[in-house]
Order: sequence, then C-alpha cells, then structure tokens
Amino acid sequence: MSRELAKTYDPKEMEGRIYQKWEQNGYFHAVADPGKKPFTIMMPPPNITGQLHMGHALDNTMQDILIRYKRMQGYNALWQPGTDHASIATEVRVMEALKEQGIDKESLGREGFLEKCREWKKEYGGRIINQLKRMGSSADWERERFTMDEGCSDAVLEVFVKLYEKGCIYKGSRIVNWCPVCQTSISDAEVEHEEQDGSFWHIRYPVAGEEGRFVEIATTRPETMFGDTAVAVNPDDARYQDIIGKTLKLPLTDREIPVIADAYVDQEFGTGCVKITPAHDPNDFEVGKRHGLAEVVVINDDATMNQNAGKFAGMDRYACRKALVKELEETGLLVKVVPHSHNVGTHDRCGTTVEPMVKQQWFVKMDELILPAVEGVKNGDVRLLPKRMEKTYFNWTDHIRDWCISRQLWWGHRIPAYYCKACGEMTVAKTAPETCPKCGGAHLEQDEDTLDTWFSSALWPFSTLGWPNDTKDLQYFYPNDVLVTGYDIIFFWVIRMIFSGYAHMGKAPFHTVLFHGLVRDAQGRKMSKSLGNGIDPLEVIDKYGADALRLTLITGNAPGNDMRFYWERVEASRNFANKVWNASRFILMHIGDQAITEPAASDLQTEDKWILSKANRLIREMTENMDKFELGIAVQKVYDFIWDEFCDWYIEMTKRRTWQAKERPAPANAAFWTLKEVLTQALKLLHPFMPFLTEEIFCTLHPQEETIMLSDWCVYDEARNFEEEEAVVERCKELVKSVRNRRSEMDVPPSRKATVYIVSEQEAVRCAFASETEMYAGLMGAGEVFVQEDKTGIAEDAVSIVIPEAVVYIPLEDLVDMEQERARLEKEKARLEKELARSKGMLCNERFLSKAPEEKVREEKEKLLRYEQMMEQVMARLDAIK
RNA sequence: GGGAUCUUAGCUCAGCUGGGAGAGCAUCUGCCUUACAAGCAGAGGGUCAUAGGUUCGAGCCCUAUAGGUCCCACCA
Repeated sequence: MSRELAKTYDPKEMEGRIYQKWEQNGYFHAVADPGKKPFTIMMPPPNITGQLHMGHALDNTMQDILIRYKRMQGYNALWQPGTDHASIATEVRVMEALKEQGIDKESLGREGFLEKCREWKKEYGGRIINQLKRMGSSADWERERFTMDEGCSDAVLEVFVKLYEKGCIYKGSRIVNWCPVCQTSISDAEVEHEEQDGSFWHIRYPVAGEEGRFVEIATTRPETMFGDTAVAVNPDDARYQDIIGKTLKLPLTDREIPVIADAYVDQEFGTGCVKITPAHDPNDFEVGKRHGLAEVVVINDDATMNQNAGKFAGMDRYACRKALVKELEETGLLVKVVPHSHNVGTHDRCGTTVEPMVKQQWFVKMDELILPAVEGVKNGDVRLLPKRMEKTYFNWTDHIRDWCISRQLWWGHRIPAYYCKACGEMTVAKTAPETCPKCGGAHLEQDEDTLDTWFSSALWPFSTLGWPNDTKDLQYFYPNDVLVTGYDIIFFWVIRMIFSGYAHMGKAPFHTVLFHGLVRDAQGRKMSKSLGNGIDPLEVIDKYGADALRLTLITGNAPGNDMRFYWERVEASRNFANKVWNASRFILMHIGDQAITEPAASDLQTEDKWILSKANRLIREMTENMDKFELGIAVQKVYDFIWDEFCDWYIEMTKRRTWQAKERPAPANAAFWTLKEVLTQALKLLHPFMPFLTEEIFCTLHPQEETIMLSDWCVYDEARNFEEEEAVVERCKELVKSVRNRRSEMDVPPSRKATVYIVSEQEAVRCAFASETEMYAGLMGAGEVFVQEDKTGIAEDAVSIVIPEAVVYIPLEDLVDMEQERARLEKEKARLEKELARSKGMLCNERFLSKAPEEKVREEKEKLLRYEQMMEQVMARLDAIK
C-alpha cells in the first residue's frame, strides 16, 4: 500500500477494491469460540423478489455499524444473513412472468410451478445480497441461509408437529380473510384497513304472515343478503320486542329467516336491525355460532356470486350489488340510500378488497403462546427501543387472535398433514407415514396448503443456527443480541419471533429490538413504485459512495422516527468524507516517510494536550452513545470533532510547527505524533459509520496494519485528561474568534497583518497568553503579539475588544472610526447590562440560593464576577475615548 | 372507537436523567491563506404550536386545546 493518498476523494475507485479485500480475507466470518464473547445480529432476510431500497439501506447500515463496533471491541461478532422465500410475493411475481408467456399456474401443475419458482430464486435470490455488499455490509456471507433450505424447512416441520401435538395448532372451519385475486386466505396482520366512501342501503324485509309489515335493515353490502340466515335486534330494544322470534321473508328469494335477539346489535346505529350473514362477516359468524344459524356461502373464491344468489349467480360481487339494488328499488323494498364512509379491509400485497369467507384453515392458538412474550417485554427480558414501541406491542398482544397460518399457495412449506384416502384419518408428522395409523390404508395424501411465510421467519433466530439440532453455533450464538428492523413489521415478525423463541428455545431470541422508521422522499411521502418517487440506493452509491449514503442515513435520525431523504444531505455527507480525506492528506504529506516517535511529555504543546484530551472525552462519550444505541448522536459527535475541532482548529494551530520542521524537529515531531495519533483515533471511531474511507486512510497511515476493521476500538484513558490545557486553549480560541470577528466587521483585509496587544492585570492570564502566541497568532492574522500589563505604547485610537480577563487592542490607524468604536462599546455595554441583571436577579432570589444545587449557584456567581470585570473594562474604555 | 407520535431558524431535523436554544442545507459579507472552493473566515435568523399548571428554574414533566402523521379496532 502506498503512503500517499490520491489527490481527490474518489469512493468509486476504492470501495469495490476494499470490499473484495475484506471478503477474501474472511474478516466477516465468525466461528464459535468459547474463549470470546459472542455478539449476534440476525439480518432480517430480504425477500427473494426484492431489490435494495432505502429501507434496506437504513436497516443494514444500522446493523453493520453495531456489528463493526462490537467486532472492534473484541466480540466474536456474527451477522447472520439470508433470504426469505416470500411465498405470496414470489408466487405473484412468478405468475406474472408466466402470464406474459401465456402460461397459467394450473396448467403447469404443482411441481412444474414450483420448478419455475426455484428458477426465480436462482436468478433473483442473490441479487439483493450483492446489492447489500455494495453498502459495505460485513455480514458472514459464508453462512447465508434461505427460509426454504433444508435446515430451515426441518425447523418448520419440527415446530409444526410439536405445536400440533401440544394442541397449539388446529384445523378448523373459521371465517378468514380471503383474497379473491391471490386466491388464498391471509392473516389478520396482512389486512390493511382503508377508509372508503360507501353507502348504507336501507332495505325492507317483509314479516312473514303479516301483510304490509316490514323490518328495515341497513347494510353496506347488500349482495350478501342471499347468505342471510337471520335478522338480529338488541334484546333490550323496545321497538322490536314483539317481533323477536318471528319470521321474515328474505327478499327476492323464497327463503324465510328468523328474527333473533343478540346484544351485539347497537340500538343507536342504523335501524337497530342487522342482517346476519354468518358465512361472509366475522361478527355475523360469531352471532351465527351463538344462535346455531346455518352458514350460507354466496360468493365464490374468485368473488363472483354462486348459485345461492339465484339469477345473480356468476356475476361479480360488485356487479351483483348494482343489479340487486336496482331490483330492490323496482320492487319497492329499497327505502333509501345514505352515504356512509366505512373501513374496508384490503390485501396488503395486491390491494384487493378482502372477502370474509368461511373456510377450513389451519390456525395457531395464540392465547397461551403469547404469554411469555408479553411477560418477557414487561419484565425487561426483551427491551424495545424506543420504549414507546412497547405500547404498540402490547396493544397487539392484548387483542391477539389466533393466527391463520394456512395459505392456498404452492410456493412455501407444505403443511405436514396427511389424509388417508380410505378412512379420511388425518396424521400430522414430519415425514409422510407409509400407512394410515387408523385403517392401515396405504394411500395417503398430503394437505394441499402451504404455511404463511412468517411461520418460517419466526424461527429465523435459531433455525439459521442449526436448530432443531443442538449445534455448537446454537449454543454459542443463541440468544442473539440485537434485532434491527422497521416498526412496520412488529406484528408480522418481531412478536412472532419473540414468542417462538420462548416456546422452542425457552429463551427470548434477543435482548434488544432497535426499531427504525421509514425513509420517505423529500416531500415526506412514502417511497413507492406506484408514485415513482423511490430513490435507488445504488444510484446514490454510484454518485457519492456508500460511505456518504451511510452517513446520510444515520445522521440526525432518532430511533423509530421516519426520515426524509434528499440529495443535498448526501452531498453534505460526501463533503465530510472529502474533509476527512484532505485532512489525512495534509498529515501524510508532512509525515512522509519520517519515523514519528512518541514525544516526551515536555515536548507536547498545550494544543497537543488539548486535542488529545478532547479526543479522549470523545471516546468516552461515543462509546456510551453506541452502547445506548444512540447512533445518530454518536456519529454527530465524531463529525463535529473531526471537522470543527481537529481540522478547523488543531491542524491550523500546528501549521507553524509543521512548516518549521527542519529547523525545530522536536516540536514538529510532537505535532506530527499528535496529528497521527488523533487522526487514528478519529478514524477508528468513524469506521463503523464510514468503513471504506476509514479503511483506505488507516492502511495508508499505518502501512504495517492489515485493516482497521479488526483494530481495537479506542478506550478512554484517564492519563489523557488535560483539563488545564483545555481551559487555556479554549481561552485562546475565544481570543482568536473575537479578533477575527472585529477584523471582519471592520473589513480589514485578511492579507493585512495587524499588531495585537493583549492587556491584562492578572499575571497568570498574561503568562498563558504570552506562552501560546505561536499557536494563535497566525489564526487571527496577527503579525506581532504583545502581552502586557498596561497600555504603554498603545495608540489611544486603537480598536479595542473586551474579553474575559483581558482587553485586546489593535492599532489600525487608517481604518478606525472612533464613532463606530464608541457605538460598539455602547452595544457591548448594553449586552453586559442585560446579562448582569439576569445574573443578579437569580443570585438575589432566596429560593434559588437555597434550593438549587450548590454547583449551579457557584457557576452563576462566577459568571457574575466575569460580567462585572468586563463591564469595568468597557466603561474604562468608553471613558478613555470620550 | 382506542392508542401512539409530532408541532423547535426560510427548509429538513437533533436536543440523552429539567440549569442560559443546536446541526445540515439555504441566505448575506469577505477570502482561490502552500490539506480541502466538495473549502476557509464572519454575519443574520427561533416569545421551542396555544393556554394553564408543577418547579428556585420548563423545549424537556403534568393537564387541556388546535393542527398534522401513523397504528390498532367486528359497529352492520
């Protein structure tokens, strides 16, 4: 590796090369080693249909930061990657592809279709993995897994059979959410509710045997009336007491249905009479169960009406609604139509309005399984960050319903239930039984359905480590440490992993869940394909580099909060990378091939100790922030340190020494050593956030080192805590700033080197300023600096600046306007008067003095003293130039 | 219907356990000063949504109000 850096920061050139080096050297690979402490993160497996989007970029950046940080701290850090088979999403995509070739799923048959899915996986399954690599992700790719690989599938079977035998999985006829387009049932979590404008149709149902008497019901879904098997009223409803138990004629049919009483009915709502359609409404289903009503199915799987709808059979559900309403109107049974907005359930994958249907499906019984998952979060065994996510979590667990896990799909884990063709007996087993255990029949058929995708991802924290086998990896890396994911899949995935961990491993899968928000576009809209407002992370990487993208995603982002993405921010991040690059170039340029030795303590200048002390504190603070998962705060600190303190102040302070390296080698060596030392520390602290840039510079700065990735994270060192030197340098900085400020106000050209006099009656202050002139004189554009006790030799019309403990004079004959000078002093006086009033007010407040902590009172007293001194100086100066 | 969350500089957002309001971008003024114009130096800009309360002290804690966002929910 050469000891020079290219002239300009060019991420494109280095990122691919560096990543290849890391991967080839096996830095990402973790092996169980009882001698080291493990730190494990499971990567949320991206779908094999997936392309890298900003959400992945954020998610993976956060995980990579944590993994790199822990790896540097000496942990045996495992970041377990893999992909998800995404049953419904993949199936839809494959079907779309087939459709273009004019092939449909059914004609291929189950096995033929699965073959197509496997081909898809082969082609697209690895795409997103390669994209993740471009982000710099240091996952252990050698361990890459797939939710449908042999091991994960075995875990799925094991869990299914185990839960079935415990009675936690059952098959039953229940009302489920049916997607007529995808032709499968879906779980409650997959249903999205959206507010739609609809209508309330008020319809008369004639009372049987009482000519001219009607019951008026109100419905939002008239087409389901063919499935009505009752009309319900509230048992306490005075209006309808006499009608309970009577029979109604179902319009347009020859069926008769009873009027029943059920507390479910709200008297205040609608007409107080509710048509009951047990086969197509979840509530009605419950009511039907209570009253023993028949379930009449009227809608087919593809959302057309069936023969129960009489002459409407074969029509689409909405076409039927229209025709039916028209007919009701014509027959005079339609009373009125009232506009009504209501929530409609849609399938989150395809947006189709979900049809509640009664179906034979498989369910996981949740009431008991969920208990440890609730307890675990309550007692802190699993910590959710930010904490408010717990409320969302409990909101779900408190209202948990059984989980519908069967899907009428082919791509997925097929349910391990086998039916005897002879006697119908069902056997649940990991492998197909050869004969029926009941009748001995040899013809068994496996259940047609597959499992919900999330059934396998729920096992991800341990199935990837070899479970159900008791592997070394499992013993060593389970439980995992942190899960990083978006709050949008808390119900789908997080809760299910937690209860699965407790149920099958006896332990929570991880101790911390770190949630992040959504990455939105510059206008705050969700990035989506339909809006076309998505920004491709790869495009960002191409233009500005992965480091810039990572920094952009992590700065100013608090856990769980959504963030907006816009290009200006990436540019700012890239500029920071460039800053680091150039500061490093400066240092390398001066160090060259010189041997830098650790300077004797006496050779270290005040500013050297100052920056070492600052860096030391940064180490402590950042480490604390990292441990608290405050990544945004941590990176902000190293950013500010590098740019504001190290570059803008420290490097500038060392310039005089670096230029005179030949004449005065010892002080120059101290500067070089400090520059190198602090830069090295800063690079390490920055590495988890910007891995490529820091690697490139680190290896150039330390040619004998192989990588920064495996170097030690910095540790706070009490011996590098230099409070006195810090105070001195901060005072000098204030001096420089006030002189610069005044020069700028007076339009003194930067090229004009002024003579600066610092006058202080305090000897200690004079000493401090006098001994540091080399550090600060250049920074404030001073030619000569005189530090003295009084105003001897200073022109009366010099510009003056009152700073704490001293007054600075700059003779600028031609530029000085005494009127302006007086105005400035008056302004300063007014400011000080305000401060004095505030400070005195506080210190005169008895209650402040008695109740505030001593430290605060002392601080305030010191401030008052300083203001008073400065005021004195301002007054004296005003007096002098009168 | 229940719940969460937000309202801080022109814009986008930080602000950890309450102790004199911050960043980036944008704006204005000087500078191509031998690491960096992707830069340097300087400046302007905020009754921290509103109204109460707790406190010696509130952007931060409590209550209410207004507006925005999101989640959950079986009101036909």
